[in-house]
Amino acid sequence: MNGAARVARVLLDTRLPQLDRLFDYSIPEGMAVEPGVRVRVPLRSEGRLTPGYVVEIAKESQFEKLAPIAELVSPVPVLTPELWSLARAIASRNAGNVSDVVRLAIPHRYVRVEKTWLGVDRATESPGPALANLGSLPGYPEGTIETLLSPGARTLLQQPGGIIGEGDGERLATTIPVAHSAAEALARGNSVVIVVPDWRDIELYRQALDDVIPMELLVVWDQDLTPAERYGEFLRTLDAAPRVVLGSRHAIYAPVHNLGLVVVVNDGDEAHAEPLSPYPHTRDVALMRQQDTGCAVAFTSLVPSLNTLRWVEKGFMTAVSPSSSSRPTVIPTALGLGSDQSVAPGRLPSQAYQAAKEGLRQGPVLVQVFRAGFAPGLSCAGCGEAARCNRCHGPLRSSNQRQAPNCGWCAKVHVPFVCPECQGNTLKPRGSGVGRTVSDLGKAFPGVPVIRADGDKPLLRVGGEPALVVATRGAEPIAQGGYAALLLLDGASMLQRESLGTLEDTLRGWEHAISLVRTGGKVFVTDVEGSPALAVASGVYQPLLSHELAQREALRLPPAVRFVAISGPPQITATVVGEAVAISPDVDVLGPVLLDDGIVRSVVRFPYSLGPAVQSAVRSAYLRTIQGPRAQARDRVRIVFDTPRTLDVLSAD
DNA sequence: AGCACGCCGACT
DNA sequence: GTCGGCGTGCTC
Repeated sequence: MNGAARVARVLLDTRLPQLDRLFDYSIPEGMAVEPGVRVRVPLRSEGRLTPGYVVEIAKESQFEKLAPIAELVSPVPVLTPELWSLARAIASRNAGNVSDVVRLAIPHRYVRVEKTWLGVDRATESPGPALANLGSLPGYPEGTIETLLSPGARTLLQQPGGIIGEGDGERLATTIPVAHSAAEALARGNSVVIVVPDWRDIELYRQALDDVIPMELLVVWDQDLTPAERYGEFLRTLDAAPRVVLGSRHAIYAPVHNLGLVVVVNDGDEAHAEPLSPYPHTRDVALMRQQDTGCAVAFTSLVPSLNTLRWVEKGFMTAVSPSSSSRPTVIPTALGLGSDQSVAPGRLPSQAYQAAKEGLRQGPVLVQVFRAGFAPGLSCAGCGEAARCNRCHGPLRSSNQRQAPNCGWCAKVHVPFVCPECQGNTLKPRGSGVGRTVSDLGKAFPGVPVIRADGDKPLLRVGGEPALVVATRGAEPIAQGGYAALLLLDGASMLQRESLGTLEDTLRGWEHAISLVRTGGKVFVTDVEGSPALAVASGVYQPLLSHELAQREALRLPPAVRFVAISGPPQITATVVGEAVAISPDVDVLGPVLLDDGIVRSVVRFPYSLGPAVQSAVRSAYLRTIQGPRAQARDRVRIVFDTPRTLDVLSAD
């Protein structure tokens, strides 16, 4: 017997919100338990065992009789103190369960993988070859690297476009500053976490990283890995030595040693929004990790997101741009005859058609098209503008032709409809039938091979030979030597989507395609006028985005304000919403709107300063709804914070 | 979620 | 008189 009995505080691995807190258990004699290890514990009934994680060891408990831990599942402390703290912060910000966050962060355990990892004697593992200390960030002003890597720094780093190097050494210019920053941080003994939107980026950034850091220090967290491989890579990041972790979304949780820098690439890409509860966004998780660790955080992109631009404008973040940039000539071509008129084969403006023909003599030509059949909605039959609510700026909808149009956010009925642009009264459904077909374009350029790349037929690279490459936005392959020309089609249709993300998505999509064009290549944007045309021609997006941000401020739309979408059965939804609204007159509600049979959605808006109050009110109201009498599983409400995409869902079917 | 504790109908 | 209905409440 050795004096004080030890008590383990255990986080249960369960989806039940009522159990999402710590439970005390006694530690059986001789069981080697430390914070972070996986255990199995009895819960109420002696028979069933529940998996969980020990998060701390205490001297005593306020409970009289403690059940003992039934089993030490694994001696590996996977739930590190930093991860535990991060999970709590995320759960609190999203009014969700800590255990749900832990489930996102820690992959499933594979005994064989773990045994192999435990078998490696890491004490004798070599620290890796000496690294070149680059000391500066090529292409950026002097001192940029110091700004970027200083502890606690928050940087918005604008990436250069274009293609660098030749043959096997060909790289996207966007990847270079990221790779160099990572190498520099690593040389200083720090770990780096780089989070990119998708597999395509993982491939491209991996190449750039391979050029400047030793392969054995690079860990790649790919969504495509098998679960066993994921666990192996997770364990590699647990090593007590610096690593560079490259991955999508979930890589933001990598429990690396001595984290110095987090890089979030293209934070505006929707792939950074976690689709699983509690729906955290990479952007927010990155800042929460900074809060815990004091690491530097950098957001990199060709076009800043409204969120990061807002931070820059508030002085919360420092913007850094390349000292010089070479951008291809971009020519917007407005048709002037009405959007469906065509003056050349394949419905292309003649100028663009000529440029494409010319480009095809020298190499591949990229055609970016808009994915057809997107967000349903209504637009004015007179002027084609997206139909919006004059109260909250939400999209109008109607479930059938005869039904009066109402707002998808606040449910206001618009009878009669009056278009704010042209005073027209007629609405038409929108979004169908846009987008040019591959065969259309093929006919316009007889004899030229047409290569198609989209979500169904993903393609990372194409050769340097002349070919017409037709790609949907986001699926553009890299062309060897860069594209000779680029046509950006359907710009007007993209900009007319009523979604909140429209402008950002469109600009980012354009600039990404432009970054794949070779030096001296030509770019044509069809059917776009006004300030978007000016912005894409000059490559200067900031005034346009600042203006958009100011509008969001005036309309009280994100990211100027925070919001939470609460959906579920009307009664329960109203209860939860009511708690939030009671906090302050600065909290207001849009809706409820009917989503589906018996399911409504309300959107609660609030200033950032009221975040903690709204979060805890929503959480406690939610907990009461599941505890209360006659609470059924299907009566659950769904709570999603700060995810504009949830507002695009106009109906649940 | 499970499972136990708890106050009202038909059974050997 | 007891066995058991599943309504409410707790789980270290």
